[in-house]
Amino acid sequence: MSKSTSRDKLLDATFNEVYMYGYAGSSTANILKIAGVPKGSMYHHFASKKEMVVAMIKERLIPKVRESFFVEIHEDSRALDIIIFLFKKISKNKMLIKHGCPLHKLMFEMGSLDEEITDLCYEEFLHMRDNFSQIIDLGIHQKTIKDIDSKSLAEHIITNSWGALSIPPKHSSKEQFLKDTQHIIDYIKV
Amino acid sequence: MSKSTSRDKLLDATFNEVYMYGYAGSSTANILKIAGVPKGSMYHHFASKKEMVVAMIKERLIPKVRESFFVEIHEDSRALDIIIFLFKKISKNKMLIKHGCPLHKLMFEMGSLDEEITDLCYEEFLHMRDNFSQIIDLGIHQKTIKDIDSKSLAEHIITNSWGALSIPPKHSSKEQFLKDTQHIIDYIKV
DNA sequence: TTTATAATAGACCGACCAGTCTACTATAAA
DNA sequence: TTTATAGTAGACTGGTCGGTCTATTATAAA
Repeated sequence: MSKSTSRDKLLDATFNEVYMYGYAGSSTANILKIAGVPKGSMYHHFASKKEMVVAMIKERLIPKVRESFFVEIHEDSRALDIIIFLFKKISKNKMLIKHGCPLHKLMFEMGSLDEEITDLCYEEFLHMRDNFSQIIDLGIHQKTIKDIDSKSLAEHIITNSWGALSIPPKHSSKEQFLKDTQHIIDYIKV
Repeated sequence: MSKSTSRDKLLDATFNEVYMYGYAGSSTANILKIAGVPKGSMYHHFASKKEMVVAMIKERLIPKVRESFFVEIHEDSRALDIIIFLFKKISKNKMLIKHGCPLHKLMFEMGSLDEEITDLCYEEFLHMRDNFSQIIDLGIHQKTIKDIDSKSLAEHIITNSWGALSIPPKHSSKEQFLKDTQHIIDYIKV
Protein backbone atom coordinates (compact mmCIF):
# COMPACT_ATOMS: atom_id res chain seq x y z
CA MET A 1 0.00 0.00 0.00
CA SER A 2 1.64 3.20 -1.18
CA LYS A 3 1.09 6.66 0.30
CA SER A 4 0.17 8.31 -3.00
CA THR A 5 1.81 11.68 -2.59
CA SER A 6 0.60 14.89 -4.20
CA ARG A 7 3.21 14.40 -6.90
CA ASP A 8 1.88 10.91 -7.64
CA LYS A 9 -1.71 12.12 -7.77
CA LEU A 10 -0.70 14.95 -10.12
CA LEU A 11 1.12 12.61 -12.51
CA ASP A 12 -1.81 10.18 -12.56
CA ALA A 13 -4.29 12.99 -13.23
CA THR A 14 -2.01 14.51 -15.87
CA PHE A 15 -1.76 11.20 -17.72
CA ASN A 16 -5.54 10.84 -17.92
CA GLU A 17 -6.14 14.49 -18.78
CA VAL A 18 -3.53 14.60 -21.56
CA TYR A 19 -4.56 11.17 -22.88
CA MET A 20 -8.19 12.22 -23.16
CA TYR A 21 -7.93 15.89 -24.15
CA GLY A 22 -4.44 16.15 -25.63
CA TYR A 23 -1.68 18.48 -24.47
CA ALA A 24 -3.30 21.65 -25.79
CA GLY A 25 -6.75 20.59 -24.62
CA SER A 26 -5.67 19.70 -21.09
CA SER A 27 -6.01 22.25 -18.31
CA THR A 28 -3.97 22.49 -15.13
CA ALA A 29 -7.08 23.60 -13.23
CA ASN A 30 -8.83 20.34 -14.14
CA ILE A 31 -5.76 18.26 -13.29
CA LEU A 32 -5.57 19.96 -9.87
CA LYS A 33 -9.29 19.39 -9.26
CA ILE A 34 -9.10 15.69 -10.14
CA ALA A 35 -5.86 15.17 -8.21
CA GLY A 36 -7.32 17.07 -5.24
CA VAL A 37 -4.14 19.08 -4.92
CA PRO A 38 -3.77 22.87 -4.63
CA LYS A 39 -1.95 24.92 -7.24
CA GLY A 40 0.87 25.79 -4.88
CA SER A 41 1.82 22.12 -4.57
CA MET A 42 1.89 21.66 -8.30
CA TYR A 43 4.27 24.55 -8.85
CA HIS A 44 6.32 23.37 -5.89
CA HIS A 45 6.92 20.00 -7.59
CA PHE A 46 7.06 21.15 -11.22
CA ALA A 47 8.39 24.32 -12.84
CA SER A 48 5.60 24.47 -15.42
CA LYS A 49 2.77 22.54 -17.08
CA LYS A 50 5.23 21.30 -19.69
CA GLU A 51 7.70 20.03 -17.09
CA MET A 52 4.87 18.19 -15.35
CA VAL A 53 3.91 16.56 -18.64
CA VAL A 54 7.56 15.63 -19.31
CA ALA A 55 7.69 13.96 -15.88
CA MET A 56 4.36 12.25 -16.62
CA ILE A 57 5.73 10.85 -19.90
CA LYS A 58 8.81 9.45 -18.16
CA GLU A 59 7.10 8.13 -15.05
CA ARG A 60 3.64 7.13 -16.26
CA LEU A 61 3.17 7.06 -20.03
CA ILE A 62 6.34 5.19 -21.00
CA PRO A 63 5.98 2.54 -18.26
CA LYS A 64 2.32 1.99 -19.21
CA VAL A 65 3.15 1.67 -22.90
CA ARG A 66 6.00 -0.74 -22.19
CA GLU A 67 3.64 -2.79 -20.08
CA SER A 68 1.07 -2.83 -22.89
CA PHE A 69 3.35 -3.41 -25.87
CA PHE A 70 6.11 -5.59 -24.59
CA VAL A 71 6.24 -9.33 -24.14
CA GLU A 72 8.91 -11.51 -22.64
CA ILE A 73 11.07 -13.47 -25.03
CA HIS A 74 11.42 -17.12 -24.08
CA GLU A 75 14.14 -18.78 -26.15
CA ASP A 76 12.02 -21.91 -26.42
CA SER A 77 8.76 -20.28 -27.60
CA ARG A 78 8.02 -19.57 -31.22
CA ALA A 79 8.52 -15.87 -32.04
CA LEU A 80 5.42 -15.82 -34.23
CA ASP A 81 3.34 -17.01 -31.27
CA ILE A 82 4.82 -14.24 -29.13
CA ILE A 83 3.63 -11.65 -31.65
CA ILE A 84 0.19 -13.26 -31.95
CA PHE A 85 -0.04 -13.27 -28.15
CA LEU A 86 0.96 -9.61 -28.05
CA PHE A 87 -1.76 -8.60 -30.52
CA LYS A 88 -4.30 -10.53 -28.44
CA LYS A 89 -3.06 -8.83 -25.30
CA ILE A 90 -3.38 -5.40 -26.91
CA SER A 91 -6.88 -6.26 -28.19
CA LYS A 92 -7.97 -6.99 -24.61
CA ASN A 93 -6.77 -3.59 -23.41
CA LYS A 94 -9.92 -1.50 -23.65
CA MET A 95 -7.99 1.72 -23.04
CA LEU A 96 -5.82 1.12 -26.12
CA ILE A 97 -8.70 -0.04 -28.32
CA LYS A 98 -10.85 2.94 -27.37
CA HIS A 99 -8.40 5.82 -27.25
CA GLY A 100 -5.33 4.59 -29.10
CA CYS A 101 -1.74 4.32 -27.95
CA PRO A 102 -1.06 7.27 -25.62
CA LEU A 103 2.52 7.51 -26.87
CA HIS A 104 1.37 7.74 -30.47
CA LYS A 105 -1.38 10.21 -29.66
CA LEU A 106 0.91 12.60 -27.80
CA MET A 107 3.78 12.30 -30.27
CA PHE A 108 1.43 12.95 -33.19
CA GLU A 109 -0.06 16.02 -31.55
CA MET A 110 3.26 17.47 -30.42
CA GLY A 111 5.12 16.80 -33.68
CA SER A 112 4.51 20.34 -34.91
CA LEU A 113 4.45 21.99 -31.47
CA ASP A 114 7.23 20.94 -29.09
CA GLU A 115 10.51 19.35 -30.04
CA GLU A 116 11.50 18.20 -26.55
CA ILE A 117 8.30 16.23 -25.96
CA THR A 118 8.29 14.91 -29.52
CA ASP A 119 11.87 13.66 -29.20
CA LEU A 120 11.13 12.06 -25.85
CA CYS A 121 8.25 10.12 -27.44
CA TYR A 122 10.22 9.30 -30.57
CA GLU A 123 13.09 7.87 -28.52
CA GLU A 124 10.63 5.52 -26.85
CA PHE A 125 9.32 4.56 -30.29
CA LEU A 126 12.88 3.61 -31.28
CA HIS A 127 13.24 1.65 -28.06
CA MET A 128 10.01 -0.24 -28.82
CA ARG A 129 11.20 -0.87 -32.36
CA ASP A 130 14.56 -2.26 -31.28
CA ASN A 131 12.94 -4.42 -28.64
CA PHE A 132 10.48 -5.71 -31.22
CA SER A 133 13.12 -6.40 -33.84
CA GLN A 134 14.78 -8.80 -31.39
CA ILE A 135 11.62 -10.92 -31.38
CA ILE A 136 11.61 -10.83 -35.16
CA ASP A 137 15.28 -11.82 -35.33
CA LEU A 138 14.46 -14.76 -33.09
CA GLY A 139 11.59 -15.70 -35.40
CA ILE A 140 13.81 -15.47 -38.46
CA HIS A 141 16.35 -17.70 -36.74
CA GLN A 142 13.57 -20.15 -35.82
CA LYS A 143 12.23 -19.95 -39.37
CA THR A 144 8.74 -19.06 -38.07
CA ILE A 145 9.04 -15.53 -39.52
CA LYS A 146 10.09 -14.59 -43.05
CA ASP A 147 13.62 -13.27 -43.50
CA ILE A 148 12.80 -9.59 -43.80
CA ASP A 149 14.87 -6.63 -42.47
CA SER A 150 13.83 -6.85 -38.81
CA LYS A 151 14.22 -3.14 -37.94
CA SER A 152 12.05 -2.10 -40.85
CA LEU A 153 9.51 -4.83 -40.11
CA ALA A 154 9.36 -3.88 -36.42
CA GLU A 155 8.72 -0.26 -37.41
CA HIS A 156 6.02 -1.43 -39.80
CA ILE A 157 4.29 -3.51 -37.12
CA ILE A 158 4.32 -0.69 -34.55
CA THR A 159 3.13 2.09 -36.85
CA ASN A 160 0.51 -0.27 -38.29
CA SER A 161 -0.77 -1.05 -34.79
CA TRP A 162 -0.82 2.66 -34.01
CA GLY A 163 -2.87 3.34 -37.11
CA ALA A 164 -5.31 0.54 -36.34
CA LEU A 165 -5.67 1.76 -32.74
CA SER A 166 -6.40 5.33 -33.80
CA ILE A 167 -9.92 4.54 -34.96
CA PRO A 168 -12.26 6.61 -32.73
CA PRO A 169 -13.79 4.89 -29.65
CA LYS A 170 -17.30 4.86 -31.10
CA HIS A 171 -16.18 2.76 -34.07
CA SER A 172 -13.22 0.82 -32.68
CA SER A 173 -13.38 -2.73 -31.41
CA LYS A 174 -11.26 -5.66 -30.38
CA GLU A 175 -12.41 -7.52 -33.48
CA GLN A 176 -11.50 -4.68 -35.84
CA PHE A 177 -8.00 -4.52 -34.35
CA LEU A 178 -7.46 -8.29 -34.56
CA LYS A 179 -8.74 -8.35 -38.13
CA ASP A 180 -6.21 -5.68 -39.05
CA THR A 181 -3.27 -7.31 -37.30
CA GLN A 182 -4.13 -10.67 -38.90
CA HIS A 183 -2.86 -9.13 -42.14
CA ILE A 184 0.48 -8.53 -40.44
CA ILE A 185 0.58 -12.12 -39.19
CA ASP A 186 -0.24 -13.46 -42.66
CA TYR A 187 2.50 -11.28 -44.09
CA ILE A 188 5.32 -12.26 -41.74
CA LYS A 189 4.68 -15.97 -41.17
CA VAL A 190 6.74 -18.32 -43.29
CA MET B 1 -9.04 33.76 -61.11
CA SER B 2 -11.33 33.60 -58.07
CA LYS B 3 -12.23 36.52 -55.84
CA SER B 4 -11.22 34.77 -52.60
CA THR B 5 -13.97 35.97 -50.33
CA SER B 6 -13.66 36.39 -46.58
CA ARG B 7 -15.32 33.01 -46.17
CA ASP B 8 -12.73 31.38 -48.44
CA LYS B 9 -9.86 33.04 -46.62
CA LEU B 10 -11.27 31.91 -43.27
CA LEU B 11 -11.63 28.27 -44.39
CA ASP B 12 -8.09 28.24 -45.79
CA ALA B 13 -6.66 29.73 -42.59
CA THR B 14 -8.75 27.36 -40.44
CA PHE B 15 -7.43 24.34 -42.33
CA ASN B 16 -3.81 25.33 -41.74
CA GLU B 17 -4.36 26.37 -38.11
CA VAL B 18 -6.21 23.17 -37.16
CA TYR B 19 -3.80 20.99 -39.14
CA MET B 20 -0.79 22.45 -37.35
CA TYR B 21 -2.11 23.09 -33.84
CA GLY B 22 -5.09 20.73 -33.58
CA TYR B 23 -8.67 21.72 -32.83
CA ALA B 24 -8.04 22.50 -29.15
CA GLY B 25 -4.75 24.25 -29.92
CA SER B 26 -6.14 26.45 -32.67
CA SER B 27 -7.31 29.97 -31.92
CA THR B 28 -9.90 32.02 -33.76
CA ALA B 29 -7.83 35.16 -33.15
CA ASN B 30 -4.90 33.64 -35.04
CA ILE B 31 -7.14 32.40 -37.84
CA LEU B 32 -8.60 35.90 -38.20
CA LYS B 33 -5.13 37.48 -38.22
CA ILE B 34 -3.82 35.11 -40.92
CA ALA B 35 -7.01 35.37 -43.00
CA GLY B 36 -6.93 39.17 -42.62
CA VAL B 37 -10.61 39.18 -41.76
CA PRO B 38 -12.32 40.90 -38.82
CA LYS B 39 -14.18 38.96 -36.15
CA GLY B 40 -17.54 40.30 -37.19
CA SER B 41 -17.19 38.70 -40.61
CA MET B 42 -16.34 35.33 -39.12
CA TYR B 43 -19.44 35.29 -36.92
CA HIS B 44 -21.49 36.55 -39.82
CA HIS B 45 -20.53 33.50 -41.91
CA PHE B 46 -20.32 30.89 -39.13
CA ALA B 47 -22.30 30.40 -35.92
CA SER B 48 -19.28 29.28 -33.92
CA LYS B 49 -15.68 28.07 -34.11
CA LYS B 50 -16.95 24.49 -34.33
CA GLU B 51 -19.30 25.27 -37.23
CA MET B 52 -16.44 26.95 -39.05
CA VAL B 53 -14.30 23.84 -38.55
CA VAL B 54 -17.17 21.62 -39.75
CA ALA B 55 -17.41 23.73 -42.91
CA MET B 56 -13.62 23.56 -43.26
CA ILE B 57 -13.71 19.75 -43.07
CA LYS B 58 -16.40 19.54 -45.75
CA GLU B 59 -15.01 22.18 -48.08
CA ARG B 60 -11.26 21.96 -47.59
CA LEU B 61 -10.01 18.94 -45.64
CA ILE B 62 -12.06 16.22 -47.36
CA PRO B 63 -11.36 17.55 -50.90
CA LYS B 64 -7.64 17.80 -50.12
CA VAL B 65 -7.52 14.27 -48.69
CA ARG B 66 -9.42 12.86 -51.65
CA GLU B 67 -6.99 14.59 -53.96
CA SER B 68 -4.06 13.11 -52.02
CA PHE B 69 -5.32 9.57 -51.47
CA PHE B 70 -7.38 8.76 -54.52
CA VAL B 71 -6.27 7.52 -57.92
CA GLU B 72 -8.22 6.93 -61.07
CA ILE B 73 -9.02 3.36 -61.96
CA HIS B 74 -8.29 2.49 -65.57
CA GLU B 75 -9.75 -0.87 -66.48
CA ASP B 76 -6.65 -1.65 -68.51
CA SER B 77 -4.02 -0.83 -65.87
CA ARG B 78 -2.83 -3.32 -63.27
CA ALA B 79 -4.39 -2.63 -59.88
CA LEU B 80 -1.13 -3.35 -58.08
CA ASP B 81 0.56 -0.66 -60.15
CA ILE B 82 -2.20 1.77 -59.23
CA ILE B 83 -1.49 1.17 -55.53
CA ILE B 84 2.27 1.45 -56.01
CA PHE B 85 1.71 4.70 -57.90
CA LEU B 86 -0.51 5.97 -55.08
CA PHE B 87 2.13 5.29 -52.43
CA LYS B 88 4.69 7.11 -54.57
CA LYS B 89 2.31 10.03 -54.98
CA ILE B 90 1.74 10.23 -51.23
CA SER B 91 5.49 10.02 -50.58
CA LYS B 92 6.01 13.09 -52.77
CA ASN B 93 3.47 15.10 -50.79
CA LYS B 94 5.69 16.89 -48.27
CA MET B 95 2.68 18.07 -46.26
CA LEU B 96 1.53 14.48 -45.65
CA ILE B 97 5.02 13.16 -44.92
CA LYS B 98 5.75 15.95 -42.46
CA HIS B 99 2.47 16.39 -40.62
CA GLY B 100 0.50 13.26 -41.35
CA CYS B 101 -2.93 12.85 -42.88
CA PRO B 102 -5.06 15.82 -41.74
CA LEU B 103 -8.17 13.62 -41.65
CA HIS B 104 -6.45 11.10 -39.40
CA LYS B 105 -4.98 13.77 -37.17
CA LEU B 106 -8.27 15.54 -36.58
CA MET B 107 -10.29 12.33 -36.18
CA PHE B 108 -7.77 10.98 -33.69
CA GLU B 109 -7.82 14.19 -31.64
CA MET B 110 -11.59 14.57 -31.68
CA GLY B 111 -12.36 10.91 -30.96
CA SER B 112 -12.83 11.60 -27.25
CA LEU B 113 -14.04 15.19 -27.62
CA ASP B 114 -16.71 15.73 -30.25
CA GLU B 115 -18.97 13.14 -31.80
CA GLU B 116 -20.17 15.23 -34.73
CA ILE B 117 -16.69 16.04 -36.01
CA THR B 118 -15.48 12.50 -35.31
CA ASP B 119 -18.38 10.99 -37.26
CA LEU B 120 -17.83 13.38 -40.15
CA CYS B 121 -14.20 12.25 -40.37
CA TYR B 122 -15.07 8.59 -39.88
CA GLU B 123 -17.61 8.70 -42.70
CA GLU B 124 -14.89 9.96 -45.00
CA PHE B 125 -12.65 7.15 -43.80
CA LEU B 126 -15.35 4.67 -44.82
CA HIS B 127 -15.67 6.40 -48.17
CA MET B 128 -11.91 6.11 -48.70
CA ARG B 129 -12.03 2.47 -47.69
CA ASP B 130 -14.85 1.62 -50.10
CA ASN B 131 -13.17 3.48 -52.91
CA PHE B 132 -9.93 1.64 -52.18
CA SER B 133 -11.56 -1.75 -51.98
CA GLN B 134 -12.73 -1.29 -55.57
CA ILE B 135 -9.13 -1.07 -56.71
CA ILE B 136 -8.35 -4.20 -54.72
CA ASP B 137 -11.32 -6.05 -56.21
CA LEU B 138 -10.01 -5.11 -59.63
CA GLY B 139 -6.59 -6.46 -58.66
CA ILE B 140 -8.07 -9.68 -57.37
CA HIS B 141 -9.94 -10.06 -60.65
CA GLN B 142 -6.75 -9.36 -62.57
CA LYS B 143 -4.84 -11.79 -60.35
CA THR B 144 -2.27 -9.10 -59.52
CA ILE B 145 -3.46 -8.92 -55.92
CA LYS B 146 -4.02 -11.84 -53.56
CA ASP B 147 -7.61 -12.91 -52.97
CA ILE B 148 -8.09 -11.32 -49.54
CA ASP B 149 -11.28 -9.71 -48.18
CA SER B 150 -11.01 -6.38 -50.00
CA LYS B 151 -12.85 -4.22 -47.42
CA SER B 152 -10.61 -5.46 -44.61
CA LEU B 153 -7.51 -5.10 -46.75
CA ALA B 154 -8.47 -1.55 -47.78
CA GLU B 155 -8.93 -0.63 -44.13
CA HIS B 156 -5.57 -2.18 -43.35
CA ILE B 157 -3.82 -0.22 -46.07
CA ILE B 158 -5.36 3.11 -45.01
CA THR B 159 -4.75 2.76 -41.28
CA ASN B 160 -1.24 1.50 -42.00
CA SER B 161 -0.54 4.54 -44.15
CA TRP B 162 -1.93 6.76 -41.41
CA GLY B 163 0.34 5.18 -38.85
CA ALA B 164 3.38 5.51 -41.10
CA LEU B 165 2.55 9.15 -41.82
CA SER B 166 2.19 10.03 -38.14
CA ILE B 167 5.93 9.94 -37.51
CA PRO B 168 6.88 13.49 -36.41
CA PRO B 169 8.25 15.88 -39.08
CA LYS B 170 11.77 15.87 -37.66
CA HIS B 171 12.09 12.12 -38.15
CA SER B 172 9.77 11.43 -41.07
CA SER B 173 10.89 11.07 -44.68
CA LYS B 174 9.75 9.97 -48.09
CA GLU B 175 12.10 7.00 -47.83
CA GLN B 176 10.76 5.88 -44.44
CA PHE B 177 7.21 5.97 -45.78
CA LEU B 178 8.07 4.02 -48.95
CA LYS B 179 9.99 1.46 -46.91
CA ASP B 180 6.93 0.93 -44.75
CA THR B 181 4.45 0.67 -47.60
CA GLN B 182 6.75 -1.76 -49.42
CA HIS B 183 5.72 -4.30 -46.76
CA ILE B 184 2.11 -3.78 -47.82
CA ILE B 185 3.01 -4.28 -51.49
CA ASP B 186 4.95 -7.45 -50.67
CA TYR B 187 1.96 -8.69 -48.69
CA ILE B 188 -0.75 -8.12 -51.29
CA LYS B 189 1.03 -8.96 -54.55
CA VAL B 190 0.40 -12.45 -55.88
C1' DT C 1 13.44 24.22 21.46
C1' DT C 2 15.23 26.41 17.57
C1' DT C 3 15.96 26.67 12.75
C1' DA C 4 15.75 25.39 8.01
C1' DT C 5 13.38 23.39 4.50
C1' DA C 6 9.66 20.82 2.13
C1' DA C 7 5.06 21.04 1.13
C1' DT C 8 0.43 22.85 1.27
C1' DA C 9 -2.95 26.44 0.40
C1' DG C 10 -5.36 29.52 -2.45
C1' DA C 11 -5.88 34.49 -3.68
C1' DC C 12 -4.38 36.94 -7.42
C1' DC C 13 -2.35 38.39 -12.15
C1' DG C 14 -2.09 39.51 -17.08
C1' DA C 15 -2.92 37.13 -21.34
C1' DC C 16 -5.88 34.92 -24.17
C1' DC C 17 -10.13 32.34 -25.14
C1' DA C 18 -14.73 32.04 -27.82
C1' DG C 19 -18.45 34.74 -28.47
C1' DT C 20 -21.54 39.32 -28.37
C1' DC C 21 -22.70 43.76 -29.54
C1' DT C 22 -23.34 47.98 -32.03
C1' DA C 23 -22.04 50.74 -35.80
C1' DC C 24 -20.91 51.23 -40.39
C1' DT C 25 -20.60 50.21 -45.50
C1' DA C 26 -21.57 47.96 -49.88
C1' DT C 27 -24.99 45.97 -52.87
C1' DA C 28 -29.06 45.58 -55.14
C1' DA C 29 -33.95 45.22 -55.40
C1' DA C 30 -38.28 48.29 -55.32
C1' DT D 1 -34.20 57.61 -54.07
C1' DT D 2 -35.65 54.58 -50.67
C1' DT D 3 -35.35 50.34 -48.24
C1' DA D 4 -33.62 45.89 -47.03
C1' DT D 5 -30.03 42.90 -46.53
C1' DA D 6 -25.31 41.04 -46.73
C1' DG D 7 -21.02 41.85 -45.14
C1' DT D 8 -17.31 44.45 -42.68
C1' DA D 9 -15.27 46.40 -38.55
C1' DG D 10 -13.55 46.11 -34.02
C1' DA D 11 -14.48 47.33 -29.09
C1' DC D 12 -16.04 44.72 -25.44
C1' DT D 13 -17.52 40.71 -22.14
C1' DG D 14 -17.23 36.86 -19.00
C1' DG D 15 -14.60 33.09 -18.31
C1' DT D 16 -10.41 30.22 -18.42
C1' DC D 17 -5.56 29.84 -19.26
C1' DG D 18 -0.73 29.09 -17.18
C1' DG D 19 1.88 31.10 -13.77
C1' DT D 20 3.14 34.14 -9.44
C1' DC D 21 2.85 35.48 -4.89
C1' DT D 22 2.54 35.39 0.07
C1' DA D 23 1.15 32.92 3.99
C1' DT D 24 0.84 28.87 6.56
C1' DT D 25 1.78 24.13 8.11
C1' DA D 26 4.50 19.73 8.46
C1' DT D 27 8.88 17.59 8.98
C1' DA D 28 13.19 16.83 10.62
C1' DA D 29 17.84 18.06 11.55
C1' DA D 30 20.65 20.89 15.08
